[in-house]
Amino acid sequence: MREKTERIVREWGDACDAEISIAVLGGAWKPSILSLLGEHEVLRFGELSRLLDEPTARVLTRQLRELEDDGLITREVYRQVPPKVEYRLSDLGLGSMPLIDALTAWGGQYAATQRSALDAAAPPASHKTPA
Amino acid sequence: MREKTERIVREWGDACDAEISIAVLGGAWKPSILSLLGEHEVLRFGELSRLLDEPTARVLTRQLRELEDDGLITREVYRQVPPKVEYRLSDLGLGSMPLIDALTAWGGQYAATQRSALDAAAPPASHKTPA
DNA sequence: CGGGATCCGTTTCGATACTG
DNA sequence: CAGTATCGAAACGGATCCCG
Repeated sequence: MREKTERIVREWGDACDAEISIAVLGGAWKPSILSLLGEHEVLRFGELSRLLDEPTARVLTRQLRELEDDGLITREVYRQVPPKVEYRLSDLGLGSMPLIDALTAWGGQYAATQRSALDAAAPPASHKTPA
Repeated sequence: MREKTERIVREWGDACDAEISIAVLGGAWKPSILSLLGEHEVLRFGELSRLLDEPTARVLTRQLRELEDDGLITREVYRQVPPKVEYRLSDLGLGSMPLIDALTAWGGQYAATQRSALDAAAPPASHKTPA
């Protein structure tokens, strides 16, 4: 597993298990990567890149490596020209789907309530709002 | 709400709602703060500091402000000497409890499996392990 | 007691250019 | 196609000192 994750798993008390989840799932694009692999079963590097908002290869590669090091996804390399690499969820990754879904659901609700608050403060030219 | 959160809520597509949750809940100590407020109902600054592992006041203050700005907790100041400040969960914060619990549960499970893996690699002087 | 101000090291993200 | 190497900018957590 990642050095960072190992440190956390070793040193932290049980009081903050939630922060372990965030340490593992909380990188840029990571929840989206896991969701996409949950939907599509298997995706190649380029497919993932296109389905996300085309992050730089450097960034996407690192997130994928971290997820692999933490045991959530598997990486299969086909030694051929042109190269081909397939990513899938591992069992651990599959087990994270309910949590990912919960994060998605709460985040969506939260965003909805907050957008209402924002719109109330600065109405977006909708019905009944004074011009 | 926090500028960062507002940016995310405004700009991000619905594809990555999970990352909204992580943006809101993912700071240092934040899940622990929310858990503690869930258990204790109301806590003062110093009580929180002691229940956590005594983070620096600077850090704790900022996490609390961010949670307040994002609408998850409330802050009540008693203008007296010595000062007294009480923190509680808001309705939004209460609504995050199931998610916090889910994060805690998954993180705990994950840590357990990973610790097993670590122990298998480097056994900690337990039964049957060669000296 | 509950912070604010200042400073600093690390981590992290992202852009650009290059490669087997 | 699926990366790697190098660089820069910013965010973040933390230590230290000071204050009403």
